[in-house]
Amino acid sequence: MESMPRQRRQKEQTATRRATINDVAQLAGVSKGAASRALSPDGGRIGRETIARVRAAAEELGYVPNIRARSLSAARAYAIGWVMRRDPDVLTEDPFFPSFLAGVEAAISVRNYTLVLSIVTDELEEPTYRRLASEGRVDGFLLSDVRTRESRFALLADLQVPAVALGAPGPSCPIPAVGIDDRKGAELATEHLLASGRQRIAHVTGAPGYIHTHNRQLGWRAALRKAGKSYCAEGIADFTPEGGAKATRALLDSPEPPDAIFYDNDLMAIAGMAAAMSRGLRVPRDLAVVGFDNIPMAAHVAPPLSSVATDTRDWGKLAALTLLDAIDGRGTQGQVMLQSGLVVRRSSHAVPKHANGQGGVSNQ
Amino acid sequence: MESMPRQRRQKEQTATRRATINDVAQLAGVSKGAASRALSPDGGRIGRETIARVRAAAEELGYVPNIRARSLSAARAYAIGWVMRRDPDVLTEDPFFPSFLAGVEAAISVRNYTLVLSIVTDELEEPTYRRLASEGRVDGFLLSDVRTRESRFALLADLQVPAVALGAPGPSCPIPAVGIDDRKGAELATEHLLASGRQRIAHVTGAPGYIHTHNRQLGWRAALRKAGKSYCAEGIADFTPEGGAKATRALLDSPEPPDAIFYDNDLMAIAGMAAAMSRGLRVPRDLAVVGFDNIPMAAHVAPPLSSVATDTRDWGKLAALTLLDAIDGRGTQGQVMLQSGLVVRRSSHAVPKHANGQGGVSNQ
DNA sequence: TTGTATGCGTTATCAT
DNA sequence: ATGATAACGCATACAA
Repeated sequence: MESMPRQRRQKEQTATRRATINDVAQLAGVSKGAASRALSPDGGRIGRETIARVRAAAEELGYVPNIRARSLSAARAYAIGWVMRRDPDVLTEDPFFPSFLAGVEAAISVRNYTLVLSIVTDELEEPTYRRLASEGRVDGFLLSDVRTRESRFALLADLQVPAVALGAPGPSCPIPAVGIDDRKGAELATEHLLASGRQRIAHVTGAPGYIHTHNRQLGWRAALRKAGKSYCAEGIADFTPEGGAKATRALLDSPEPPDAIFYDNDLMAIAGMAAAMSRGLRVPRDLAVVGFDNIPMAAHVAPPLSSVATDTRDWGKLAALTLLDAIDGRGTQGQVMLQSGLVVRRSSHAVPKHANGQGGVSNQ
Repeated sequence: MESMPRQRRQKEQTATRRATINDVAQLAGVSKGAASRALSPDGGRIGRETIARVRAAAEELGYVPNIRARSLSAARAYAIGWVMRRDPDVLTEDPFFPSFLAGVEAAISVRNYTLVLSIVTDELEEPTYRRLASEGRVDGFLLSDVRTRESRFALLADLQVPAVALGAPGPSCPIPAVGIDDRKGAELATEHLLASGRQRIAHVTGAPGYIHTHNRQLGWRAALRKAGKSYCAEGIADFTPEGGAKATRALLDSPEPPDAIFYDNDLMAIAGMAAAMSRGLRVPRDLAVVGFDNIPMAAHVAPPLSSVATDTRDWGKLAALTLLDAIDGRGTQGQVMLQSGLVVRRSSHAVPKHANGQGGVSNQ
């Protein structure tokens, strides 16, 4: 017999080799092509009886199409990519993660897509996008943490891979976007603080340079402006508990300290409350606090934290669906904004008139 | 001209078509096979000069090997899978996530592997493993949240895919494991509470049925036993803030309430502290608290939370490397245990002898 | 409707 | 050392 390189390998695996479409075709007594058509969902020109026979054969053999072969043939990866840039020093727990991913998974798994996730440092971000795209690992990207000066749009255009932005980057964004309405959420929070009688509402921001940070800032300002307030102290932070605590201390040290603070996320808000309370301030009496994200922890700190809430799972699902559409060439060019609501808890309760804290006049 | 289906597509893409190994070979004036060899890292039997010429051509064309074709040919996915089962209602922020993933990425990216991540519900767990394996999407799995009665070992054996367990499942585990020493960590925490003068050290567990929950329980018990303590009140919880708060209230309501609580994670510990304090208890004076994970938030709550710390990033890196070894047939069958340390903060500070809380005598 | 043949891009084997 | 060619498994254009 002639030498048989491949055969050797097959021989070894024979006992457990996975069935290919060839095996199915053989068992069904049809050609490979016919089997392929019979198995394809859109059932092209193929006899009903043949379809039944082939499917029965496939069932019997436990046939599962090999995605690698299909990928090569179809020039598709059947996968989407998500590259997250994270400073290794600031790998804070991200409330965004699990539920957003669950939503993504729900959307893509029914289409037999998978998610390729990488967490990278600054300098590896662009190379990672390039690698994933040029190797043909993914058919599109989810773009999180969109920056105000965003270099990835050009990169993606260069790579010729569709993408969906996770956020609300505004009209200049060249790709579809699905995001929560950060501006509206921030406005909601600020208006609530105003309604609860607060006079000096400060803001502690997330990391600068991000669209969502920017939009939350806009929302806070807009609400203050509408209410005719001129006080607008702001602390620049970075979404981390430590950053939130620092910014809070700085605000409280200022000559005209706030009587309320809106934080760009819950992690900072919780740390901020702790910082304020450890100085003897009472929350909400002396300082009202509202966060963003409504993480599960928010309801279980003391005092329970008010927060802007969004359905993160829906967000993930919608973003993934939009990306799949883009991959299929069904370009929904628009931007979708998910609404967010405010969950009011004790941290921002109104102070009874007879007991408003420092600087109050009042006697009931 | 005849109809040209494939050609048409190629024509359209011609302007931007990615270079294949054929293009490189042509430009270098060699055969496809020679080009392949010249490009392969282990440079087989091939002339030095040819190598140089081919590599230059590849460089010039910006050639990147197509992973899909390589996958088909090599019968490898060049990807590892991680299937996380998560109850959609308890999608709590997972401190484990980002830094662990960063470690995984660091290990696999240099080998040109990617991570396929899915978050699934109970009933989709097994089908997801099956799909990923039988479609040939991944070459191996990372197995997190190992259960005391673990059905996935059999599943993986059936699927014939290597895997690495994330944890310390004990000697009966049929696959290699990389985990932190939960038992030791829990012991450390408990011993510290004993050393700080606590008499009644309770435990609030994570979700039952998991190896790490079990091991932390063992560690807590062992420390108590060694110290000759008989008090061992325990609340069964689930790793969520809400569960931690409930268990805490139950413990405090018991006829003999604890003067210290060790929690299986920080989320529960933080919520537990809040629950205790909202009842007027002072931490650490009336109740000392230690958590597990040392999340960034731990240092920024009031009072700052003592916690068992591990290098999650290293963990991810080591686990991924172990999996890659297993995929390559280099079976490191053993189990690796990463050490963890205790970070002591105010929540567990010793109570000055003259001022021990309830039941204490104390003045000053 | 069905079978045949070809291409996807790579690696590996064989013959030169 | 190099070139030619088969093979990976699937989808599809084309002929029958």
